[in-house]
Amino acid sequence: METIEKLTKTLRSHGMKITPQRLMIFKVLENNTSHPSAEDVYKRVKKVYPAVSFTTIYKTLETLRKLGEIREFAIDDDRKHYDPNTEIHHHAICSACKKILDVFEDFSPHVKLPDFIEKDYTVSGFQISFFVTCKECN
Amino acid sequence: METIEKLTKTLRSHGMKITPQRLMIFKVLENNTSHPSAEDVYKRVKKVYPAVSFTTIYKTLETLRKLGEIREFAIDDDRKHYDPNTEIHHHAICSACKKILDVFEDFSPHVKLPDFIEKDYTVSGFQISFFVTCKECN
DNA sequence: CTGTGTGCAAAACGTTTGCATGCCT
DNA sequence: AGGCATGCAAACGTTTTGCACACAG
Repeated sequence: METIEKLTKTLRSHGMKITPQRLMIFKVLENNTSHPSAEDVYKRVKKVYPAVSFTTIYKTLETLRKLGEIREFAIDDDRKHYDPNTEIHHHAICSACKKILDVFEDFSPHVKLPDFIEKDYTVSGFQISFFVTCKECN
Repeated sequence: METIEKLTKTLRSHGMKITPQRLMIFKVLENNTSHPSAEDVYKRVKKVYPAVSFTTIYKTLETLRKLGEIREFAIDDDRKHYDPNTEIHHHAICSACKKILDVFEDFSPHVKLPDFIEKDYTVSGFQISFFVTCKECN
């Protein structure tokens, strides 16, 4: 995700409007490495704007996703999570507490599909999920 | 997943019963590399046993999962998928048609968490998702 | 002023459970 | 006969939509 200023310009250039709710959503997402669900974002925005609705959060997240500003991903089975960091990176998830850690190491030199598969498929990228147990849960 | 015969013995040894519905579920899962959802399994079983209920499929899949005979995983955002192949392997998913291809290459010599992370985490494994477009969708 | 965004309520969807009945062992 | 499995229906939690009103541009 870009800075709030850039994001604002991007939305405006698409004929979209900037509202206080949206600005607050941007603020919650900025530099957020907690991989929040829509509900998580909702709770944080609600602290500042108690009248905000889940629908607004949901629709704005969907807007940001369509613009490519955030990424939606399925890592635990219960709900969808969002990641404002759209750069390629990997995740380590604690099977006990479900916390997700970002892993920025570049594995691309060593990870590629076997040739006989790559022949028939266009590969746009890959993502590694490490299954771990964190210090606190150990 | 083991052969149907072995699976039958395993269930029996746990005091569980073998029913025609279950046998059909086993049959659908055996050598199945399509990564079906519960609904997918339901549809296939229903062709042979039109009276079968989704609940039965659901509960049996859950039983098999607890026994470690199949694996549940989240790769697309919409529903859970099951994989009767519980050996370590990776997946390539077509972003257009959502079909999932198994990738059996062993990347473990090259893929590990950075030392400073590994210090605090116990790693039980990793899984790579390749994002691809398949020949048909290209 | 126009059209997008908001918020409520309800629908849709997949997953899960309670319970009475059925059937495997 | 006993106990696990089945199937119905309903509960559940999350995601998604329709619509009237609000407000940013």
